[in-house]
Amino acid sequence: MHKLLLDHIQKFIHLEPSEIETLESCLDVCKIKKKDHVLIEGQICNTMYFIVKGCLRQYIINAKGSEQTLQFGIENWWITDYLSYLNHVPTHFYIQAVENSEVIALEKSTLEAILLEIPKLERYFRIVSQKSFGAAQMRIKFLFTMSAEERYHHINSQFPEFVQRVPQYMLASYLDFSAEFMSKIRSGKV
Amino acid sequence: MHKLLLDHIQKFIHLEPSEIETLESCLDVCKIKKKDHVLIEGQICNTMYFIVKGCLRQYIINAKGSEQTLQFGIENWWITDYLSYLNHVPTHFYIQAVENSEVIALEKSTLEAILLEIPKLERYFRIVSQKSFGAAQMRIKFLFTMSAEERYHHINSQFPEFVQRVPQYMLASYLDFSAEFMSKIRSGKV
DNA sequence: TTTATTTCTTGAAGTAGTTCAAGTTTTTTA
DNA sequence: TAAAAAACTTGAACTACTTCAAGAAATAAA
Repeated sequence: MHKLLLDHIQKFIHLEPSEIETLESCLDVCKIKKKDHVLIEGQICNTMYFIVKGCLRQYIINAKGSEQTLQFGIENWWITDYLSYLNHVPTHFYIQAVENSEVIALEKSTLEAILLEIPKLERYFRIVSQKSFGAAQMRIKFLFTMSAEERYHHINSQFPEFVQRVPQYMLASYLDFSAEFMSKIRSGKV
Repeated sequence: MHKLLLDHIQKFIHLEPSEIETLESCLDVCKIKKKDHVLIEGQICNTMYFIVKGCLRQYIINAKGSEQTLQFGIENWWITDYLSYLNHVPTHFYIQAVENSEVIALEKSTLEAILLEIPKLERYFRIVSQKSFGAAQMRIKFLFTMSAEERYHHINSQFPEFVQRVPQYMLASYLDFSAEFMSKIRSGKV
């Protein structure tokens, strides 16, 4: 089932049938069990993951030993550590499945080969990463301008299904406040 | 003086002399005076700016009416609002020169034409935006894991010249604390 | 130079969040 | 279906920061 990725690509560029075939031959869907990691701090990240089904998250372990989620990825998103990937340096991050998930894991060497064969895919990855960067800028804006309570209500009104989908403590850390405080916001005790 | 941009591009891809010529014919350096804006909240962002000389920043005005800097750009960086640029929607941001600066302003229509003529530039922009996204991820990590004091000392040890280069209150908002608190950190009164 | 503007500093009072610890509920595993 | 593990809740004490207000210093403009 690479259809999802092919459709996603074709939202941004047009592919010839032969190119679709080439692509399909390089891609494999693989399953990742809930809580399994595809990247661990200190490793070099050599793979980009396209999420076909499920949910992954990127997180760090802070000085106090607790996890903080920096980013979630769901269906139709790419997730990776671009800095580690591009510069071939050890990553600062963990990437883990939040649910049982299916991803297309694209190795750097495979991707480079595909890009040589189908150069117009550069355009696809260019647009996708520009959008991701734009989203990261908006995320920083929200973190800077809203109070904890506002951040919770904002995500809850924009993405109510998503809020139900992930554990509260992960969402709390993603919104940069404690799980306890989240609990108080939800019960109106703040 | 497009040499800086051409050099930057050629760090990532190889250009033929003819391509360099094509490119040069499309580019113009323009000057932006300190405090002038190249983007104002509500406008649609149609331009990417490559900074040849000087410093620009992206900021917002928060609910209390004060400015918060989300991003700085210096020599060899691109600055724009990618979401507004790609989706043709009004921007949430201001982009302003912090110093008298020189930039290469690349209009969307010009860029699209250049990309058709020199498709391998897609690769350049792909890599640049992936790096930017990686940097944004690291920025979120620092904001999440370090205290205000740690963030100040970190930037001060990593980029001491830069810390001297911009007003303290702008840097404070970039690091997400108040100008007053920055002053106290610096004088050791915290 | 003088004046105006911008930037930086300082202390006092306030607050939006954290931390801890213990208990409860829900989900998963055997 | 029992037991274990994971996730959520609650209140009390604390703290890393903010806000305000006023003045001092530095920079830019006239």
